[in-house]
Amino acid sequence: MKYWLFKSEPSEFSIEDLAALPDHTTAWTGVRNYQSRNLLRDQVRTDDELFFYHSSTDLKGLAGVCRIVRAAYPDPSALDKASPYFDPKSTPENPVWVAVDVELIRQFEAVVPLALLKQTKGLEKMMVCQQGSRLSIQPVTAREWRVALKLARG
DNA sequence: GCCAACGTTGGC
DNA sequence: GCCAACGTTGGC
Repeated sequence: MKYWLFKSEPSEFSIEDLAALPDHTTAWTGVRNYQSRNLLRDQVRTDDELFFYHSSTDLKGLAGVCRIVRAAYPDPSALDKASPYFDPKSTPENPVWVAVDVELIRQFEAVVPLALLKQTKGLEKMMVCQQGSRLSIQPVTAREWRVALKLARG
């Protein structure tokens, strides 16, 4: 089993939004970066776990934990002309972009701030802690996962 | 809110 | 295939 960090801007879709859904499950769509796409398509598997990360907000950080409940499939938003994520390069025969389904396991009582992650021993090499870390889908090592989870418990 | 860094696109 | 222009994201 692998661990991941998925970024979402809370103004677009927050962990509160996910928690408000009756089944606590959503399709993770709209990834439009090839490096992130490749990870989603080739490495993210059912039952992998991920940190739901709030980006581009005053309270940047880890908001909770989710589980992959469906591995990569063609991203429907890329095929939907009405969607802001529509991409004419993507067709049903040749879907360029993929989505996965994620289920909320736990929302942290408080967001674990990025600044705290950066100060924490053992997380120096965590991708999200690196300067200018822009990937929206990031791998997390098992060790980083354990260390970061401890921070969430306070 | 501005600017720098980075990835992507388009023109040649 | 290169490179300039552009859009997006992150850092301050």
